[in-house]
Amino acid sequence: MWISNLAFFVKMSNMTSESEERMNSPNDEASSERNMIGNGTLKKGPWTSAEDAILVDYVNKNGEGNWNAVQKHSGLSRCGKSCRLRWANHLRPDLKKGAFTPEEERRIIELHAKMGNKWARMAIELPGRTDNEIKNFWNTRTKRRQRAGLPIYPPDVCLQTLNDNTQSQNMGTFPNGDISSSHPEILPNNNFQIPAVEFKNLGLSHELFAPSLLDNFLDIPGNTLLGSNFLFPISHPPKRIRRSDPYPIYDGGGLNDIFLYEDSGSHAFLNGNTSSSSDPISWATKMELPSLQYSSTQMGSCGAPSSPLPSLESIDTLIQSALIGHQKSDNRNSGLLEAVLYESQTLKTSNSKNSNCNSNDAAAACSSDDNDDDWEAYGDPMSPLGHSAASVFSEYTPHTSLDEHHDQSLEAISVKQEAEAAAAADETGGKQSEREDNDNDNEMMMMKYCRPDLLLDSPWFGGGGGGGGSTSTSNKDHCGLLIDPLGALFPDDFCNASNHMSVPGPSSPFDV
DNA sequence: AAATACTCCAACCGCGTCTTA
DNA sequence: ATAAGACGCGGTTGGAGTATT
Repeated sequence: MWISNLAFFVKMSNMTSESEERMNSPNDEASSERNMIGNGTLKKGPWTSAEDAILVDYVNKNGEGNWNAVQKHSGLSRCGKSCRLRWANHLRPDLKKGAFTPEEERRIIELHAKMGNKWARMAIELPGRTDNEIKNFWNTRTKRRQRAGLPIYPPDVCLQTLNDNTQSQNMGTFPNGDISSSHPEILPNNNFQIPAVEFKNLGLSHELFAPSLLDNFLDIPGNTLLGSNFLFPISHPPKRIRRSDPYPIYDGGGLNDIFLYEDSGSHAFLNGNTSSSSDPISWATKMELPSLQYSSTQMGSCGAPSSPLPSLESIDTLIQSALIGHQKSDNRNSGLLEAVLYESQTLKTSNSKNSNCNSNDAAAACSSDDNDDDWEAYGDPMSPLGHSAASVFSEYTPHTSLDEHHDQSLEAISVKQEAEAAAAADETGGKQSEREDNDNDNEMMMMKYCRPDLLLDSPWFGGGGGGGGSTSTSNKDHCGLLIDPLGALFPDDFCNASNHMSVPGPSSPFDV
């Protein structure tokens, strides 16, 4: 028994990372003594090689699962939870060790733009990688880029996500096949309601909504948002992956069909019971509490979460906050209004900071960020609300004619940033004003397309920047303010959406 | 060379969901 | 219907390694 175990463990050990080998250092025994809890029945801290071998042997004989039995039957002084984690993160034979490849890194960024902090779901799309690995990578990367003054998401990710979304919407089908026949309830049934959802994600607090408007918003997700979730290859597989299929690998197809329809826990409307206007309260209370869980390390330069709101979770959040109010003071999933207010105060500061990648710090950081590909050097339009353009537009935006604008703008920014990067190497001081003057128009155009928060801050919306917009405009004025710029973005759809929405006057979210 | 700061990541913890009796 | 146990997820922490002063 032990021979086979050891043989297997040798294989496993060869797969372990250097850091793990460090942790399984010769003084394991001493540290294990220190880590004994209470009467010594359970141990915490780093795993030793012997413990790994025992666990591997146990799993080989008994399979995964039933982790609490491991401690009983194997002699390991570890709780089942710890055993499961050790197996999943280090001992699984299908684990891929070593640094992330550039392809994997890019995939993670794309997935994060779509999913947010759904590490386990992201791990499903990255075979051989664990949620913990991905999470650590993301947190590390985020910190690094924030230190560097770089935005989190590169614009091409925004555009790609947008294009994916647009293509899927144009096709009128879902990636894994047409589901409309079997599940017509999840398709948009009328009107263009998506822009309303966008505005929710722009941090519109329930305090700003009249109930009727909120009801309108609550009308939305069961249909429209679900559709938007289908736009992505793996939208929301079940939160739990059961033992029968411990580590399913996304095959580009069928899983979605299974996952999306069988998940009746986290998102109630997935089970087809979501009539668009039926009892939103009970619907909401059945739903999983939002798990946005932004850590301080993910706060963007504006002090707001840098993570985009994942599609369904964002709706969860809104509903929860709208219906329950600020019950939860936890800053991990609240504070949208605060973010809006804070954003308005810090927007200009952050803009100048973000756009000045050629400042001393940023330039140094850009050059030191070795793992980042060239594409990451692009400025990344990220909403201070934590909604990157990728998330906001990709998840909720109907077809637009934005692509050509993006192409032009992106090109302009690319040229600009290349020039800035070159200039940063030469310049030691702040001699950027002339160049910034020349490039400002292009950059702001891009920023406003990619950052709805800037749209709100722009004169279009009566925001700051000397736009002089009224904050007490009538409904008609609101429509005017909105439809003009957004009409440019959503030439056909937005007017319909705006007409559909019953925007209250003084309490309109656009008065923010 | 030593001290300090910073980075990375394995492991832990709390909580939510699901299953089962 | 419900309580208990099992499991999974995401955030956080602690410590070792590395870089900087």
